[in-house]
Amino acid sequence: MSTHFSKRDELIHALTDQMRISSTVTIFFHQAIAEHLGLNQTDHKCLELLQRKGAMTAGELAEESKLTTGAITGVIDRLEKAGFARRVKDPNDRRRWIIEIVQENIKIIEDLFKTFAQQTMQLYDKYTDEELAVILDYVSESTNLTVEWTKKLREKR
Amino acid sequence: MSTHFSKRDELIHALTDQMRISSTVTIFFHQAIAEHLGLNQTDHKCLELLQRKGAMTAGELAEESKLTTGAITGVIDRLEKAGFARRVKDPNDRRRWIIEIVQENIKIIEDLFKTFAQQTMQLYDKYTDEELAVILDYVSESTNLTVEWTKKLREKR
DNA sequence: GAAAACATCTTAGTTGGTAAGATATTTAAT
DNA sequence: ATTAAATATCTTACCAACTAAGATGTTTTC
Repeated sequence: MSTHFSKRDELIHALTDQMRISSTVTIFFHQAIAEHLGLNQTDHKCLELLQRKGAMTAGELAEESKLTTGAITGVIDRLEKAGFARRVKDPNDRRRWIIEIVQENIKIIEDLFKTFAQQTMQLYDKYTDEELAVILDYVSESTNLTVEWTKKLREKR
Repeated sequence: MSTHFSKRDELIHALTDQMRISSTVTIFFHQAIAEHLGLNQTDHKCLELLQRKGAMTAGELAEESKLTTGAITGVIDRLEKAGFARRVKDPNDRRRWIIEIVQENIKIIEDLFKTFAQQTMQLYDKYTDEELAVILDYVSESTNLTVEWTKKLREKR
């Protein structure tokens, strides 16, 4: 009774392994970015949310980041002090503060990512259009799965 | 003067976007796993290091996780209390504690990931061997890049 | 066998989080 | 129009987990 693994099994095994490594590496990477910017991880995550989703109120930021409003007050204080974001009173509802990014000061971050993007471009050169399409499909689908699992885990307690 | 984007440009743009989303989603996922296990993120990260790299001394764990030895003492205390790891005196050097995983109690985590792995298998069905090889290559290469960038960021300060 | 090196733990102080409630503003009800 | 309820953010008191520095116990070196 010999255990035989097909080439496909081996591919799948290697990919599973590599995805796990990729997760861990990603987490360390984001930690390193935050440190580089002189921010803690939470503050950096909130800054990214603001970059990706655009200006929003303090309450929305709390909801998106899964932090309490009390914690968000501190986050915004620190981001404001670092010059990356600022509070603007909502003219229509003066209870609300809208938190927006300070474009001039965010340039450092954008330049950083531009360098990274350039190196990634070189990686893309390796692949044909068809291959890139497969990669995109896989990354999208596996991200969808991860989102699903995250929801399930949160529901379970 | 019209800006024209080729199909390839669009693919690359979409992939860049998707990779960024994937990072964020991964971070939330790991947060959810930790919560599910009743651990904080730091403790969970250390547990993963032990799973991936095998048993190691408290000092090695501190180095791998970029925590101080003081913090690691707390991490190990909590992992031990939760039953996921234990301290074993190094018989050759009694200054050292070797931290090892408690296999019986780690099963919960393995079962959790087995479920995830099964669902991922269905995703793999979509792809040919050749396509899986391309995906594996891309994930490996982009992980390597991320590792490189992480190092660079840490060196720079 | 004494000094230096080493591995881990302990302690004191700091940071960033939550929960609960204070303050200010808007919306809804009569 | 006034009052009550709802809403948005901030403040406060408290707690968990981190760092830095040094204490403790063990090994290595000379």
